[in-house]
Amino acid sequence: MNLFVKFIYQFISLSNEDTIALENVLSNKSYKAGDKIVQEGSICNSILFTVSGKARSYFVNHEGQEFTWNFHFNDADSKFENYFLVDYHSFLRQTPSHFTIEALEDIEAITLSYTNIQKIVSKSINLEKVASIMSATAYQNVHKRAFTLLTSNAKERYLQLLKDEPYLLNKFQHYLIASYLGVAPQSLSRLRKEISKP
Amino acid sequence: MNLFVKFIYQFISLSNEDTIALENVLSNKSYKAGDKIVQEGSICNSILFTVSGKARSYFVNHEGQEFTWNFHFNDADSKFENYFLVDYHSFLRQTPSHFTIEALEDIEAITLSYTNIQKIVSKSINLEKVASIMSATAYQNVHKRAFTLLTSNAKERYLQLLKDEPYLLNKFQHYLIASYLGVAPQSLSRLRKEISKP
DNA sequence: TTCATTTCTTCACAAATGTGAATGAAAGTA
DNA sequence: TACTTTCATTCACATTTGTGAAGAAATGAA
Repeated sequence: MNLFVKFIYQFISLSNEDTIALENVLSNKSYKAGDKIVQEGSICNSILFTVSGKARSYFVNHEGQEFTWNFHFNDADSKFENYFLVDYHSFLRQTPSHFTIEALEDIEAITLSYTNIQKIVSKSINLEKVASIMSATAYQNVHKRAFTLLTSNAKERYLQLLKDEPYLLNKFQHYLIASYLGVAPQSLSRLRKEISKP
Repeated sequence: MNLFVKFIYQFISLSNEDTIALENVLSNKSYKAGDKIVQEGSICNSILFTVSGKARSYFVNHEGQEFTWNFHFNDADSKFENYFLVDYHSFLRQTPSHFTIEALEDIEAITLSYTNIQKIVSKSINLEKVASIMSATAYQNVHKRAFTLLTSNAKERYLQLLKDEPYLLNKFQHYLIASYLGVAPQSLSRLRKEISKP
């Protein structure tokens, strides 16, 4: 079973027929480094499963400054949810996306469109149920982020990153990590120095 | 039509029969100042509509420090979503609540339980659909909060509060507003002084 | 009212974080 | 290889924010 199907199985128990139908509507898609995979403000109409390459989602404040929302890649380190290039909320409710997803390297992906997922889900397991469960995941993530930002300072956030997802430091440029933590790149450098030699 | 029914109508178009059925399962509930209406970690099994009184939701970090998540009250100033004493996410998915809701004054409320809402919704408009739409609202709110915390400093956050919900300053103690903005009470005082005389 | 309690403000100082410039390291390109 | 570009680090200094203490103001109780 491929990982995309496994992902879908989290939310829906598909019959054999539906599984075959699902596999038939999956298709490949590739992007070049720098491509915008999802555009903030436009509707995210497919789920993309990363096969190779790295991406990041980010949003832009009123001054044009970019803030990294998340990193996306597929290897031994990555968390399940990070495989996916999608704004769940935009996809599920077909509303404008809250952020942009940009390819940092060339990307190979498998794609499933919103219209196709509608064809897959059966009457007994409707799309609303899937949407509800996926929304919950998205909510948990964004809540955790808001909680961390409200309750901890830059050093604590960096220590939490060291504990929960240290591999990010080897995979992504530090100025992107800094914008993920919500600090200036120089401040991240200072924190790293301070923590490495106590 | 009472405001609670109006609230439900945002999500479901109920038949006359269903509306009557809904009104029949609503009941009154009151709390004393200091009461915990929703407990972090426990499942939120009813929606409470505030008739009178003030409350706040908050969570606690590892050091026992409290951070205000939101304010809840019902008057001309309050936003629709602030009437409700509920962790939507916990309620809809019947999972542990992310925060505590505490009565700041004596509270009069109307309550609708999770089991009763299940009885109301018809087959054509199932609970998953309601859940999905309510989840979206909750997601928007928490996303906005995370965005603001990541992209702006204390002063900008206070200015945004002055713009979007200045009435909070008259209704709630400033040390609570401070914990809502994620700053020390003294820092909020300093910001207020600085901004009032430019 | 008076007294006690809580909250808000102010201050001085400390700690954290941002900023611009300079340097060096690393990576990419010809 | 040499050259260029990008990025990470370091530094000095500015700005922001936190902290503890003190007093002022507001609130509540007797």
